[in-house]
Amino acid sequence: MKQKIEALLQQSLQTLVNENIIKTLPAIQVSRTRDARFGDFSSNIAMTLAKQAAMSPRDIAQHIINYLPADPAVTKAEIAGPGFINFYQAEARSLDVIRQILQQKTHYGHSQAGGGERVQLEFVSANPTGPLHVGHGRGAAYGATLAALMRATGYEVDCEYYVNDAGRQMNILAVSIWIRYLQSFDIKLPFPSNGYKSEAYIFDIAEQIKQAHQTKFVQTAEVVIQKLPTDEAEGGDRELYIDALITRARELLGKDNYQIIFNAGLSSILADIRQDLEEFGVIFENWYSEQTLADRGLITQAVEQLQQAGYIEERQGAQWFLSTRFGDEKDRVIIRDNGTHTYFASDIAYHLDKFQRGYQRVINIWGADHHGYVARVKAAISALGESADKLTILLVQFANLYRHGERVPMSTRSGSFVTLRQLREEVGTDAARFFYVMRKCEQHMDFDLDLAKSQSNDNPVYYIQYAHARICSVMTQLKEKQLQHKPDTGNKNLHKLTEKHETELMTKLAAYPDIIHKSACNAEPHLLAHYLRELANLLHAYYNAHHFIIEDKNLRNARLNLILATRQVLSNGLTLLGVSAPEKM
RNA sequence: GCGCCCGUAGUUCAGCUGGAUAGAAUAUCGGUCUCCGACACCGAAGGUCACAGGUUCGAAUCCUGUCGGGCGCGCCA
Repeated sequence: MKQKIEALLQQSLQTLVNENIIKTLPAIQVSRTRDARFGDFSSNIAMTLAKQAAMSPRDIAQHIINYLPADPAVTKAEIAGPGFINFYQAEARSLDVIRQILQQKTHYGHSQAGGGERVQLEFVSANPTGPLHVGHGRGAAYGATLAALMRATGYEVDCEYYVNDAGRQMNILAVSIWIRYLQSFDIKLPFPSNGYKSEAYIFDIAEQIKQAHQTKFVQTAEVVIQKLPTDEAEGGDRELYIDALITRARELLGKDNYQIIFNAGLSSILADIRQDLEEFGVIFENWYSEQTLADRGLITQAVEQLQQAGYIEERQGAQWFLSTRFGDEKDRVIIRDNGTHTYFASDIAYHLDKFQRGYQRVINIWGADHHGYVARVKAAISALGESADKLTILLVQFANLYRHGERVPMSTRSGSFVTLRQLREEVGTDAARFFYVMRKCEQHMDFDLDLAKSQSNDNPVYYIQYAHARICSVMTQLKEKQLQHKPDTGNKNLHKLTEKHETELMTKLAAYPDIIHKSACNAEPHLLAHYLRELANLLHAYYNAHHFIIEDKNLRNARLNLILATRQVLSNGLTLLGVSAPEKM
């Protein structure tokens, strides 16, 4: 309908150009009105033309309307306010929406706008050193919803989790497990200050290793700690100590045995993360290991490619990537003076590989604390000859949890570390998924745990789900009254739906495809969340004002068609958000 | 100090590629169940869109500055 009006305006404006009233064709904007007093659609075109035509906006608008071709879909076009042209659509158009929804069912609102473009969406990618916490939850919910929205609008999306299984943190994890393992044999060893000290799962993994391998990795305390530097607890440096301990572990255990402990930690934690996400309704097509980048020589390859392009310079024994050439604030080290590559180097290789795997668009969802990293990654992509525009980096702000009006502290140190799993257990997956995407992602968010848990109208999730359940309940009632719903009868009598509540509901239903499109294109799932609340509100208001199960068979079936169409859209929208649409509550 | 994000009703937030009287929810106050689920509906009240300039027919929206909050500025990951 929007396109239709744009086309009509286009024709009218062309005539005006031909008659030299205006010189150039401007971009035409038509939008749905936010108020029924302004008709169904509106354009500000006359106001944007006022200057070049040297006329008042209202005068231009009159000219435009005069030349507007007649169309059965448009019943009226009128000038309003400072010079808006408001369009009123024929009733048949809005009635048609109900038929469309009932026919297209779960596909209503979907489009082919993406044209099958291959998109990679990378998100969460938390270090596999422990369970996901509530901060990761927002990225997970946001990413999964964006993926669903993009799939609904014709993109081919792969979700990917980048597993940081090669860094120093992973070695710290392995050593932490090993020390706990040794301690379980009553070997008196101090736990490293910089290790994963209070994490319960470390004990569990150590115990599993003990069960599987018994004493295979046992060493005496003397051998383990001899000649190590002093740890922080004795006034030393925690970083130096843990690095020395890692080296010691490798020497004593040998490469293979060290790897067994390392892998036990990695696979156990990764399996936990994976299950956690699945229960949260977040599924990844790919789990991409950072370690394989090095194993396949891709990091060396990426560095060489930068070298050949002339963007590498040696300074003080290290290799620097000249990212300032591409707008970064400063150049970045990619190979240290000790010959090892930095995290940034593997990230360059990783992003290069994304493009080489054929993705036409690459989207990364990062925590907002990584924003300083955006420029250098884009710089690297440009330097490697790819277009940095193909990479979109979306930053998600932190969520603060509130319980009883008080902010829940969330540091690992304070011991009140809140995991995603704990959150799900407390408020449920539906509420968590909805609350996370209810806000714009660049907006700091206050997550009210009490509200998310409450089963009342305060809680938008229940409010929307209740609307869905209520419609289901009407259908149950219908059966109990020995009545049958006749969709065809309903469709033939849609013109009887003339109540204000009914036309408002239809207008809202018709807006759904636009909302999906906009949510997907702008990566703003919160638009859909808000839309669903508004739709539920109209349904509840309608329900309270009118009866559906009435004597008049024709009107009854028309009304049932309308509420079933509403149920369909509620269900479609909730599904995209990863929230269930229950039949009973 | 520099950079990025944010500042809208008591509170939590929409609205931001400039458009009509700045909207919801919640809290507060007042109504609505002999009637398909009151997990709902209807109404009232609540605003210097942080502040100050600028751009123009028009600014919550764009630009500049100030103030306030968050985050980032490693040969860490």
